[in-house]
Amino acid sequence: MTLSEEDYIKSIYHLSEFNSKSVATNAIAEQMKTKPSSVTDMVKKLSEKSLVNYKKYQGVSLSEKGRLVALSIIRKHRLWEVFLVDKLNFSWDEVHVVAEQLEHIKSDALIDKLDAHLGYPKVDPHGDPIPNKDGVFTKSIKKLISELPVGSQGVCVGVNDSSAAFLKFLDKNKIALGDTFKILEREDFDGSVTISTRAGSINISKQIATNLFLEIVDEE
Amino acid sequence: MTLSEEDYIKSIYHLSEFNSKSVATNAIAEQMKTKPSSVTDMVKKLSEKSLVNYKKYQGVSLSEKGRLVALSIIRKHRLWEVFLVDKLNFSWDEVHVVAEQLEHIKSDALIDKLDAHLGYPKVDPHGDPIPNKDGVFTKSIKKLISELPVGSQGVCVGVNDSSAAFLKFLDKNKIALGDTFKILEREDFDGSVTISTRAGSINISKQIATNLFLEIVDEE
DNA sequence: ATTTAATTTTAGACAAACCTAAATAATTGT
DNA sequence: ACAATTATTTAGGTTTGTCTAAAATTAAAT
Repeated sequence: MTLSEEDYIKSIYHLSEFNSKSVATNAIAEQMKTKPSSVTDMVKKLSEKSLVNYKKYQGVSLSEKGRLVALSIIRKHRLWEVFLVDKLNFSWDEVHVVAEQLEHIKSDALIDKLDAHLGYPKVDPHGDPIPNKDGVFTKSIKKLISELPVGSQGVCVGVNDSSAAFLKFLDKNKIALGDTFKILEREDFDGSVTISTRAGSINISKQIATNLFLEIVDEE
Repeated sequence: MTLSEEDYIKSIYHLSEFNSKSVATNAIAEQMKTKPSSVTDMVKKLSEKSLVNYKKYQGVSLSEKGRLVALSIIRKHRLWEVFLVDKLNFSWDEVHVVAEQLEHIKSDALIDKLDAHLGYPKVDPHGDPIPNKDGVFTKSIKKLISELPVGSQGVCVGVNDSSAAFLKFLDKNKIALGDTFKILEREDFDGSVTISTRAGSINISKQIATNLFLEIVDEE
């Protein structure tokens, strides 16, 4: 598999992750930062290798074979992210670009040993699940605070907005990755939320609540 | 820098490592497993980027700029090898192919942090020195047992012949990477050598002696 | 239901890195 | 010294992944 082929497969996977239907040529082109005509070319190639299902003008979807390829790349990506954060002390918001390169390294032995070295982690630093060798993984149970009911409890695993300003805000309020929060109350009036943290309970605006992900502990 | 360009630079470096003169087109072609005509093409390209000095029919040599590129790739290669052996428990003879891929990952922060994580190693698992960020490194002090005088002492850091048969022989004789040996005696008659090991002293044939590298401890 | 707009595909080109075959330069042997 | 051999380069072609511009198809709108 070519580097480029792998990137397309991954892109198609992510685009069809939630709306499981077929993916549009234009959508792939936008994500891959190429032109639709290039996408058509590549999709034909992937179709010949039966990695995707494709009919002219009808969009694309991954075949089972393609899905497994995607999951193996995602597995590698997320394991490397754990490595970068846990072992090399990268911060969780720096690792993506480097992992995009590392995910293409081809060596089964390497990934097995890396997995063992990291203690067989089940989620990456952003709270996304790591598929096992066979592509099996538990669905993401990562949700925005704004979408969770009062009483929910979980571990903070990521942000939507990774601007320096927002990260500074979190720091000031003693909110860090890995902290456990409980949602105590939601104000109907403005959507602000009171959460309990290590340092006590604080109130966060709706805007903040739509940018903080919790990994829920007691689901599934 | 392209992956392919990096491979050529590395190849030229290694070919001119000892006989510091200019390198022949054919030699590069052989090492890179391509045709001489392809080498000519690439060498022209590298010359335009002033990474090599090149005049038609006169062979190639690395420019200072090219030499630094080569050393940075070699630095990455060797650091990854240390990682694979020390942290992931690969055996020293398995790591080269994987490191050939990892050496092309582009991230200065990654290499800095990896270096720190490994405790700033000075040699790789084969006893080859690891250049620092600026391309500075101490010359290899790795020598074959057959080339060392009686009385020399050093750490076993590698083999020439990595066939299963040879490795099995070493195992049977309790010789392992990292062991310290002293050369006690050399037989003029057949070139066989008596060395002291943890398990006592043993006699090894000339053939064995020309396949075992020691890193000498008290030089430089 | 037709026209308009948006999407997708085809056709033809280009750069990178490779190839083969032929031409040119350098080296070697006598 | 010069013929033969070997090394190197040029010329022209291929594949991969991209592009632009034009044609074909589907979707939207009146």
